Amino acid sequence: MNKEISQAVIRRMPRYYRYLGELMDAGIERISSNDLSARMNVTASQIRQDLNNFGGFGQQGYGYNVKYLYDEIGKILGVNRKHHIIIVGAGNLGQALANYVKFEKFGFVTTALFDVDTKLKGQTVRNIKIYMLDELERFVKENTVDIAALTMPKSKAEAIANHLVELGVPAIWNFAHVDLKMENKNVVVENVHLSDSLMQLSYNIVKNRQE
Amino acid sequence: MNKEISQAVIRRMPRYYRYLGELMDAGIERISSNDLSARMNVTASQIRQDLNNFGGFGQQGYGYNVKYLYDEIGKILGVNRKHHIIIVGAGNLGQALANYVKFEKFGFVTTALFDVDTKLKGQTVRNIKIYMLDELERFVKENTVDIAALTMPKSKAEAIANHLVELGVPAIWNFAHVDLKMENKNVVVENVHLSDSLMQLSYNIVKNRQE
DNA sequence: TAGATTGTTAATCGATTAACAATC
DNA sequence: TAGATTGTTAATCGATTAACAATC
Repeated sequence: MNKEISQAVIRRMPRYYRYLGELMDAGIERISSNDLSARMNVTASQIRQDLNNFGGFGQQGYGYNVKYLYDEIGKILGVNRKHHIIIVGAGNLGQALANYVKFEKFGFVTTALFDVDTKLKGQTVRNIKIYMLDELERFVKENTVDIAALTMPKSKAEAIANHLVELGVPAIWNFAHVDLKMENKNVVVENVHLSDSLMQLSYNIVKNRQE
Repeated sequence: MNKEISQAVIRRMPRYYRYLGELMDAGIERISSNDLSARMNVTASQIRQDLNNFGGFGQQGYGYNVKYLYDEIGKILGVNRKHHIIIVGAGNLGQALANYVKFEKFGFVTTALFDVDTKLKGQTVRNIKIYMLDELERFVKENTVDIAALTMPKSKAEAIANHLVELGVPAIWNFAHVDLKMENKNVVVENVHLSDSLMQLSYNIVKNRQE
């Protein structure tokens, strides 16, 4: 009977997590919703409401213990677990993601890259091996794969996503410029549309100029 | 006396633009809000409301002319203009962005990369030159720079962003894992936090498993 | 104990959806 | 003209903010 938590709230959690991490690094032990709200530029009310979706992590008259809250949000976000990522598409973006060491701090470990380009066969990125696409099925069957990052051209994204889902991959991190409509409700999809982001920026630039 | 248009609406515009582009490619000339809503999985009401923030682009009894609407949204988003991008941080992600040819279709042209790594000095990515960071100021003064993409480590992002803004760069596309608080209201900032996106995905995976 | 600050309910605000008159 | 579909107003829904009693 879990009440459904809105994605608006979920989207803010990583940000809280980041600020709490910074507070921890700065040696700060406790913080009130009011102080945090000033730093983050959100209302204290929103912070308290957001957190109370998951439980009462604070204490009246005291505030929140930074380390404790950090750890709790970590659990909520699942960054206390290990997530195995494969990257399908070993072009520039795929390799950039594979090189992103910091993801590992949050439990996200890349275990393989895949591509169709035979020139890449057997190469490695940060000791992560690049496989040929025709080895994908075998790899997924023989290894745990929690997340598949799709960094190939959009023309191939749909087919590969469907294939991966059939093979049981539970989550898709999609960088291809298409909306993946997964009929399978058990699959989680997160889209990163860089050109959309750029267009939003562009809109705001143009608007700003007119003012 | 322009009524302010909410960012929720702006965020959806690139998606409309993409679907209309696909319709155009498929040779479809007209579309009703109802048909489009079925394809995009949003309500027809929302489509009509969103578009009417910017003008009446449709016609009763007919619907919307695909090509016309595509062009109009293009203008709204500013993709009919040329935007000069520089990329500060020529690591994997920076080079990946520089290699992203498709941005040019929307008018976003990368003109230079910058890095501190002297090994990169004079190298090029897709014929785009990599400069040393100490050449940044001169470059910005001598060339038009509409957008600066920040792909360096977060420890340096704040300082460089401030410097760029002082030099008159009107927009920051920030990939560093910090919130850039630009006191200057004339600067537009768009954040792309990949680890936040990954954490949101992770949350949904864990939630999904529990159901 | 007094002061501080949470957790939570109630009020407000904004965004989405429904409805329908206008009109092509 | 009749049918289709927009543009727009009104109704609903959900998210944010304010307020305050509970409590450390």
